[in-house]
Amino acid sequence: MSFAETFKALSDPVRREILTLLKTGRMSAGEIGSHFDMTGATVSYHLNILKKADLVYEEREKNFIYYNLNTSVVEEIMLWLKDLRGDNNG
Amino acid sequence: MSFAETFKALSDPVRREILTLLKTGRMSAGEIGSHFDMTGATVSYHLNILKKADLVYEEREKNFIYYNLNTSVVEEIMLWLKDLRGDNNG
DNA sequence: GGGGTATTTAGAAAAATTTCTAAATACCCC
DNA sequence: GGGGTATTTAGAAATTTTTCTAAATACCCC
Repeated sequence: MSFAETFKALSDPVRREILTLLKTGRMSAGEIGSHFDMTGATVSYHLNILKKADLVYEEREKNFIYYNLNTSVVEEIMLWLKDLRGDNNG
Repeated sequence: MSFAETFKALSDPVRREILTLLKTGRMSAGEIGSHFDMTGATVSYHLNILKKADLVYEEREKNFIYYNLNTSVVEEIMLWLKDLRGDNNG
């Protein structure tokens, strides 16, 4: 939701890797988990942080929960960074 | 230095505010500190994290240490984000 | 409904971060 | 050199984050 939450969410390497995984399309929680050497509970914890930060959203289907990248919040962060470096050009 | 370090550095609100302060130009450690309700030691801790992340660099003059924003690392972060959202357009 | 798979929640332990106080370093200028 | 200001370093306390295990929830399909 908040801007600060988004930056916090992006600060963890596991969460950034999750976002990278989602670049190519949605993925179930279990599938995401299989890319990491940690329990499903821990992956769920990270997904929840990404969700609260609005960096991902979920779609429930059958017995699965699929996670999707939400790029609109990524845009917001880019705007903040652009402003920081001086938004002339680019 | 590392990419992960930069994101971590950006994840703290105090440090983001420091960067915003530096947008208009360099500022001494003491001047930066006067904008916050915390001890100089704590401000120094945050400045050190920003420095390690290459987000700022320092210039020593007389009895002061001036901090400057380093925008080139900001660019790197923007590239990562651009790639994440799909770098078509923008 | 009941067994089964997928995922989350709760609670606790371990690890990392943020903050403070006190002391140390650095450099100025007389 | 010595007193003075600016800043950092060291070490400890408080807080937050990350992770795990165990249990709970959710939903499927026979």
